[in-house]
Amino acid sequence: MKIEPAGSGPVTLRDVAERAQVSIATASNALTGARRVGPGAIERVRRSAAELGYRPNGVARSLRTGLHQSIGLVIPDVTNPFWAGMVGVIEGLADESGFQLSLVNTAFDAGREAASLTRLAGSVDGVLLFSTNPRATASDPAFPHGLPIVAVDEGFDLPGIGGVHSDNVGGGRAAAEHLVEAGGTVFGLLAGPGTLTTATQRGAGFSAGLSDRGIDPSRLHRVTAPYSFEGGREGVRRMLAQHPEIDALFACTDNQAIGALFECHDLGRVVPDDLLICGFDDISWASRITPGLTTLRQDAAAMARSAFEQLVDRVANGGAPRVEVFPVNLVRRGSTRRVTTV
Amino acid sequence: MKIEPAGSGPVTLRDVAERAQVSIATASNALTGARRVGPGAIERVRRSAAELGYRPNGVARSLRTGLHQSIGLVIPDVTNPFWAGMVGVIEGLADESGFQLSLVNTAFDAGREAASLTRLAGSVDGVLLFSTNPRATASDPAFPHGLPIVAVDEGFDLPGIGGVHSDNVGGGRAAAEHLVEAGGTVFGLLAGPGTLTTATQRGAGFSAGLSDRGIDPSRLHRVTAPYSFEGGREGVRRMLAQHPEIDALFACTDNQAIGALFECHDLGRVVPDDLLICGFDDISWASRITPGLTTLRQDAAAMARSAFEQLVDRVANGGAPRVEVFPVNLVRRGSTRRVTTV
DNA sequence: GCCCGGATGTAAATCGTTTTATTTCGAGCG
DNA sequence: CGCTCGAAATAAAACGATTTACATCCGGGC
Repeated sequence: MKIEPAGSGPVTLRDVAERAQVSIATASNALTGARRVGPGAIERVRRSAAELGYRPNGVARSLRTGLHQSIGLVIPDVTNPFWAGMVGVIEGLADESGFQLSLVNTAFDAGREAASLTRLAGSVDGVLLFSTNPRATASDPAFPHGLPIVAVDEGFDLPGIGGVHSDNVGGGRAAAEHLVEAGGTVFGLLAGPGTLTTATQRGAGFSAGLSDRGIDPSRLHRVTAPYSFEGGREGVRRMLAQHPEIDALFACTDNQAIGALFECHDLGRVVPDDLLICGFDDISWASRITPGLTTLRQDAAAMARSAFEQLVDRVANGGAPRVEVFPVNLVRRGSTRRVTTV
Repeated sequence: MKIEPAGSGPVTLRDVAERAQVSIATASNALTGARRVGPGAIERVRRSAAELGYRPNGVARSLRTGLHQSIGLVIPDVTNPFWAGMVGVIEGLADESGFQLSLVNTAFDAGREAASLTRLAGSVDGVLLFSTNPRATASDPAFPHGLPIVAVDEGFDLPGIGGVHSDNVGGGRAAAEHLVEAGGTVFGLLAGPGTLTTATQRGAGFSAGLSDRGIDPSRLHRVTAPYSFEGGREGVRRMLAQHPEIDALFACTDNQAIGALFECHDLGRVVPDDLLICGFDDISWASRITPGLTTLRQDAAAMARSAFEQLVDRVANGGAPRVEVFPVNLVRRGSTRRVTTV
């Protein structure tokens, strides 16, 4: 086995073919298996390739085949722990199946989303889209219509776009039921921006759940706040200033819920005795803080896997877009567990 | 202005040239500016390109020029908030300068690092490497030597690899000085894995700082634990079991420090009265928890920017590798601020 | 009148693969 | 022996840009 002559640039298929004494076409077929090749030739080509340390040039292959073995990931903010977790899972899957990952961080700028997608369209086979305003993006004139897109959380219902999302309505309903059972009597809903389906659905589920339990709508107070820790802090402060009688809170996001919980601590309201708090997501900090945060766990790993697999199915097999819904599970922790000393 | 005929596939440079009544070469030169082109031609080409909605095919360009306008990001774990923050910054910079970002998550598997780098070598112009074992990676036979690499935190001292890192020794020393001044008498060092330069340097700086202040080495107890929340919990438990007299703790990472702080809460040791705690990083949770975590702030944004700029300088201008060091700043918060009622 | 040089323009080579069309060869069969 | 048929191999045409080398034109200096 000879070592490759180090000074002669990268090894091309031509070099391999030459050494194996076959044509370039035969070498290509032998390596990719696109067509039958004689057993002698196939063996010689394989050996030559190994000896020369041949690495196929992906760019050239892309140019010819039109495929990139690469998928795009468009995310408003990688810093968000829930999304970051999904990114991790997706990266693992991509690595396994030989796909590269192209990351785009849109910083919540909807204008950048469409532009990003068109840029990506030239270098990826499909895109996983985590959008906060998919409708605006999809109606942007720059929106690339040929590109397979699978949306997560938001925008899964757009034509031609498949997606995955949690059972947000069911989750909101479960939160309502749990808070009622845990002893809540006057309720606060820390909702997210009205443009987000996750926010409206979780909120809708929550109020529906309260109705089901016979709670009068006048006992539900709603405040809107960003999906962030600071949003939660600020939102709960506004809420309690207006309605100090609230004794049970549902936040659409763990980030908000944890912010609210910390704010309550600063305000001197003890959780869960004075106020029950239930979140949504089950990020890792939910179980770390004290009291632990009761929350609705989304199966982020399963969602990520499903989204990835749908995308691969669409780019590789021409599969059709579909929408997949995932159940959420109530995780009971200290923030809604009162030690009833009555 | 005619609209592009929607049914005829992507618009190529040939189409543009044809419509502008010039050769393909002229069209290329007019658009890229690689050579002077007559004012009439340049105008016609520009208009035709705009009218047809021409988007240059990046893959073809890559094949010809050997450049990719893309850089790789190799990270052990995107979930880590400190790294995630840097990823966000880098993404913004890449977007500004027209680079794409290829993300690889190695999941702390050093064996995957070298393989990832070789795979990336074919599709990116350079790599930003966040490694936990750069020496192993660099000595792997698969390590791609031609590829420009800029290392963050670890491995910046390897030949041919530039990098950025914080002043870890100085930070450790500052932690020591601060803990002494805050009233610490017996010290604990929650160190990271010995394979990490950040861990050894922060630890070395810390013990040097104690010596400088005349603290006898017998008053410093060291425990090794992973750089994680759970590592911090478990590490401080071991440490306090063996040396309950410790009243000041320096953790090499905010994640560890916060884990330690929470564990202390569970153990009934109140921070800061019974135990002072100082971390390193200043992740966002450090200022959210109560008491706030005193810590050494790394300027993650500046480091990210510098690393990115160095990489671009190397791929675009053939710049030489260099090492850049960033100062860290002590941020005083509740975890080391005793209300001295003496 | 002749030649030179700068400015534009263009045909064709090139990047490294895949894929299509064509060639070659030998076995099988009437 | 001639003919067909299939398998294996190959030459050459893509893919879509950049870049090289060459052609053309025109004004100006001698």
